[in-house]
Amino acid sequence: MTDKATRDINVYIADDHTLFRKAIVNLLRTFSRVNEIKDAENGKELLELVREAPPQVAIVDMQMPVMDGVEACENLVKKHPDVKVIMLTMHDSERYILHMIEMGIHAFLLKNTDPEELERAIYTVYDKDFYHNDLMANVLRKRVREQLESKRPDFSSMEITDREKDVLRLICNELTLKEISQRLNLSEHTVRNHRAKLMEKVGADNAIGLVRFAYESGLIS
Amino acid sequence: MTDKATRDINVYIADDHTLFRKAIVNLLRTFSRVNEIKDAENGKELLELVREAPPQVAIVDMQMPVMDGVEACENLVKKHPDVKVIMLTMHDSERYILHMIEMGIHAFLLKNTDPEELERAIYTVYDKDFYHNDLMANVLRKRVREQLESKRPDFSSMEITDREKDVLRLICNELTLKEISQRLNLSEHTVRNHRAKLMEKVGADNAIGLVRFAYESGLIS
DNA sequence: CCCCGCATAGTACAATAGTACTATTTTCAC
DNA sequence: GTGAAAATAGTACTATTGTACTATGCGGGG
Repeated sequence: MTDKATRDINVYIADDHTLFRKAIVNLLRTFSRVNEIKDAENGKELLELVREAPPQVAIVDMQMPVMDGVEACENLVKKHPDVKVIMLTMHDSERYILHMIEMGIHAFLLKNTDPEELERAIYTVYDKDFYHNDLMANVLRKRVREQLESKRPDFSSMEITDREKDVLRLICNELTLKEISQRLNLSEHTVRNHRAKLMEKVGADNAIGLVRFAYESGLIS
Repeated sequence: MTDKATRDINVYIADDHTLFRKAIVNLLRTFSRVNEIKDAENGKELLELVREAPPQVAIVDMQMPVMDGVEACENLVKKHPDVKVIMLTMHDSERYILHMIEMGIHAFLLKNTDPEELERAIYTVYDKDFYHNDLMANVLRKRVREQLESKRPDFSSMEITDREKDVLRLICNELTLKEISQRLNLSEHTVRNHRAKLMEKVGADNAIGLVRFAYESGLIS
């Protein structure tokens, strides 16, 4: 830890917004340990640069045209496992962060983090492989707990009523509200209420979430 | 957030080693926001104290006679969900840490952490529910990736294109057309087309059918 | 007996999904 | 470089879902 001030890290950045990208390039120049810097407009360009000469760290925007960050990272971690990847994003979408972690991303930063954190992240992924912030940790924690929930297909604790199960099964069979109401000799409104209650109970945003719940709890297979 | 220096946190500690326990009690006294402090020799004693008057934070040693930290925590998080639990341990055994996280522990500290980190942990679990350190984050990350390995699906099936798979994945994550189009930097119309094509290919009447296909073909677990 | 959860049914509206096409550009294999 | 498949984007419309409430009858447990 004595002489880390040597410029030992090459950093490439991919972002489709030129202004932002160039600003980052300038920022990177001020980081004491950053050596060579290259920038790309999209994932494809980045991959070409990496193929020519792999850097130590790649900073990738998640939203990009041509080849977005997700796709670019998939290639990167597969073909260049030595390159540490820092993903930038505007939204802190949990699901996507998880996907990235599964893929083997090395850090995840919101675009509004301060320069100090970016610098810290670069050094940390290079020195210790992974940079963890609260953003990542929270997603991971949640996930592990969710996994546990789904481990026990605990239907009873979910307190889904029999009627709700009827409705859920039919929803999973691609029936519409109208069809379900006819099948069960109910008003369409009633079925709608059951479905709404189900969504509330399992924490789903739409019927898709209900189907996933049905699969993961073992109601259907 | 102005006057956090008020003593607003009651902390209980359970550890069977008297010397260590009393040392911690003394240490806690020096923390500016810690108010009342009680200590217990084992998990059973701790639970009695908590039943009488729940604290804001409980610090629990993992290894204890009579009722160890694991058992004590199980009771604690179940019966007193408002009490934030900080687990102390000597070994950084991954298995235990994971188990604790699944149980809903709020922080995990090695016994050789410095006093500053303990203080920080207490305030963080109280203010923000969870205190994440590298110890926890690394275990979580590893776990999530292992999980992924074990369920690598055979996805060569069907003539679903890559782009369609992207869309399908997002559909399964309960995203709407609009959200998907934003995520992939596409027009909403394009996403709509991909979805329609998917439905045609797998013979689904609606998005529900797509989700079922995704599950049954192993695209998602 | 009374309360509560469940099942039932409703109104009204906003948002999203789904259908049915056409059309241009990109990509890739031959 | 031609042709086919894929990806992109569009118009225009209907159907369905999703949200946010209110309300009634029924049956079982305290």
